[in-house]
Amino acid sequence: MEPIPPLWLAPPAGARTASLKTLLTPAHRRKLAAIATRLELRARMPVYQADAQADSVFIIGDGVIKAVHDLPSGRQQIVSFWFARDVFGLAEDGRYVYTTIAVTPVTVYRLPIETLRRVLLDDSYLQFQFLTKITHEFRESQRQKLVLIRRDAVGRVAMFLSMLARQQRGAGGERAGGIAVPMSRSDIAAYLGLTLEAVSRATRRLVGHGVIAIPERRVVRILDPRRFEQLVAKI
Amino acid sequence: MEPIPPLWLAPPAGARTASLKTLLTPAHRRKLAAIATRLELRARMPVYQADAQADSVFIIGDGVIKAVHDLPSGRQQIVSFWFARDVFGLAEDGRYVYTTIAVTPVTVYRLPIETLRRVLLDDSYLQFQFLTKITHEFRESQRQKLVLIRRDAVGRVAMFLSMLARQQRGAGGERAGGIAVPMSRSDIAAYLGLTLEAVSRATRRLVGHGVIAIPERRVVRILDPRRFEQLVAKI
DNA sequence: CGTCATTTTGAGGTATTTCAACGAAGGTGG
DNA sequence: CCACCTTCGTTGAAATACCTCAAAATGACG
Repeated sequence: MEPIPPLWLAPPAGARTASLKTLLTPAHRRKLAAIATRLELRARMPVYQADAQADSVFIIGDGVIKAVHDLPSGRQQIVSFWFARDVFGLAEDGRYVYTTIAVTPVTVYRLPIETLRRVLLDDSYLQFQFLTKITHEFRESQRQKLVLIRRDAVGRVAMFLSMLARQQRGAGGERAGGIAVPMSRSDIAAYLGLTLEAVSRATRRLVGHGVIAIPERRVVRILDPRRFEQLVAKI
Repeated sequence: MEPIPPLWLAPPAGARTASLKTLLTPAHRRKLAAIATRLELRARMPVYQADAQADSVFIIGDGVIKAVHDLPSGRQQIVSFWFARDVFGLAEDGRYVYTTIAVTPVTVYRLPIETLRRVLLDDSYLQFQFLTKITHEFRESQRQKLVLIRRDAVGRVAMFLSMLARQQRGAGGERAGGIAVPMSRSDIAAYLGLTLEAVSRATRRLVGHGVIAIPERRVVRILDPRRFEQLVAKI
């Protein structure tokens, strides 16, 4: 509908590892852009609710989004964080599975599911890019399970930071300042299956041991990559 | 190459929920069969090793397979169990990510990755079925994260059993005898991020409270579905 | 500068891990 | 067919780590 700037899978500015298979041609990008609607959401705004009729798939242009699973007790677990260029909103039996909420201000592109289906069926190469992307996210989900299997809070937090670092490396955002941590402690806790306090203590312990530093709010810098990697791999 | 019986996504005999979108036409099945090689593996045999050159994708005809992540300490975590009709062996940068081992005797179909790619690019509908399948597995992986977020051993084990039940329901194997649990306690432990002892104790507690029974080795029957579901959903 | 949200710190309770030992089941070879 | 052995499963007791409850400190924002 409207002209859309660098859409999904466009080479991120300054990306180190521009894996060819994740690049779309300009023609393909135009094709997706043509069926997409851009949405701007402020932090804390929901994109859709769990169990709602699923009529669209979304691609993140910029920002961070969380998928939330509500428990009967009112507590909520975070199933996943999605970042720029991630696809989310894949439905199950025509309904969304998790409630999805903006963590930071975000730009998302909304693709009507039926239109997308037609476009993908019509363009086998574009569909293959899509398949590749979903496969990536699938693998990432598998990797995240390894984080959750760990029992120790310090290890989980270290792996979480490592995950963020890799995500930002892949997106070309190898920020000199350190790793951006856009989410709150309690979001991290809800994601790692720990309490907020446990996350805080684990973080503090990492700082205390000189493994990381927190130069500013929501930024982490690895001071001792060697020990940090040990913590990530350990056990 | 060789004629292959009911291949991937064929309607499982007696399936209750034969969701249309997961069904392949006979023509499509033949297409996949034509490029597949059948392998028979005994329990404990590896399918491939982590980091090995990835030249094939696999589809399980029958049996159970586990994907294993080896830790420096020699311990190993189980990232995933794969069942009949599941696809596995999706590579990252041309290499397999996890070591994959048969849990039971299995039949797997091996599809050379390049050939598969050609076939999928050539047949947009077949590729869409494939995309749908991977999306399913992706979602299942997300759901498994919810199991791992839980802290209590009893809850994790209950959710694990619930997962097995759903898997078998989907595969049309609503066995009157109960839920088949093809893997050992230590496999379950390595999957749930618990110790073998904790899994044993949790199971025993479920039996002790009359929630489940173990009529025979590797079979679990739900005695009290109400309380069982409470345990699964709880917290 | 006051208020609210976030983060940190403290102390006790509880669950799982660890370490150790025993019992049961299945497979192999004589 | 039985003995032997390996794997699997169960149970016990102490140590550890996280959770819970509580409160203070820090940072963001009007």
